[in-house]
Amino acid sequence: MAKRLVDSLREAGYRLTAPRLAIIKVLEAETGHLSPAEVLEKGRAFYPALSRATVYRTLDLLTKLGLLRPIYLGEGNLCFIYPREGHHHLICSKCGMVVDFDECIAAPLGQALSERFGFRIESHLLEFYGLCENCQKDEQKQAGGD
Amino acid sequence: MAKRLVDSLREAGYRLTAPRLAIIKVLEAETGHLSPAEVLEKGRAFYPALSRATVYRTLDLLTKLGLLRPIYLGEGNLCFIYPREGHHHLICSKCGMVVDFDECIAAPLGQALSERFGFRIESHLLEFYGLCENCQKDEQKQAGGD
DNA sequence: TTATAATTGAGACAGAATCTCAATATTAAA
DNA sequence: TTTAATATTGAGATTCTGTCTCAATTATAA
Repeated sequence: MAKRLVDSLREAGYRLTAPRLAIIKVLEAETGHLSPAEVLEKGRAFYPALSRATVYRTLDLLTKLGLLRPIYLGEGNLCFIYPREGHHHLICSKCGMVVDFDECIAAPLGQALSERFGFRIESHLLEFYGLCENCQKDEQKQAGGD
Repeated sequence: MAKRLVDSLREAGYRLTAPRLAIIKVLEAETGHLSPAEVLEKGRAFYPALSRATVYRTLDLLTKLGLLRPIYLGEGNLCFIYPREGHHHLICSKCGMVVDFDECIAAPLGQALSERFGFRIESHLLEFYGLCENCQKDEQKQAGGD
């Protein structure tokens, strides 16, 4: 299971290099969301000469292989996640707070779509947008006082 | 229905300006996904002096009001969509092709999450990632010939 | 019509992402 | 184990994205 990224890279015919391994270690150690800048910074703990270009190239490559998922969590933050079982989000569209949750009910729909469009579906993402408890309260205060 | 964005802006106490109207026209005319750069370019057809800063400000504002949804479709493209009923995606992680579809089965789950986390859910996003038909074929060719 | 305050555009700025190319390292085959 | 072919890399230049400031403009309510 910790081998998934490495194995998939090799199976797809790509070389296994020290910079790529460093990036993969970072991705597998992190359970949440990582921006390219974070991957670069943490990756340098494993391979100090790691360059920004390589981080972007590797993130793109893993995404194209379906091993990583780009995701935009608002507030100018592009992140990548290494998808495990049902990793999904509840996002406050006002303050940007993110809550993770696990349940997912999308698998049967995925099956149907797969047949209709000829896609081979590898993963999915489910996100709910709304207002968190705090921002709802703020809203009420504003409505009353202002 | 074409009035939704304009009305919501006014109801929330924001002014209705020519630059904002131009941006809203662009959003409502487009059924797909728009990057800020595209909004700027197309918006200038309606209001030539439109500035980049205003595009970002307005996109942020509409997002904070829950009227727009930021979404990242891979390949470095942050986009915004004006959510209609169940506007969801099937994304090819290799070539980036996007297929839209409508069915959605997330509403009951949203209800449950709403109660558990105290969120007021306003919209949601469901995306499936995988390989489109063409990229699956390419993959087979490569496996065979190379 | 006017006063007020929200909103704007321009351009400076910071940071993110991309590109190029010579140098390096992985891999498969000898 | 050595070698040759070539995928991959880092550095830095470059371009693009998104943010910020501030004086000028404009929508709005009175």
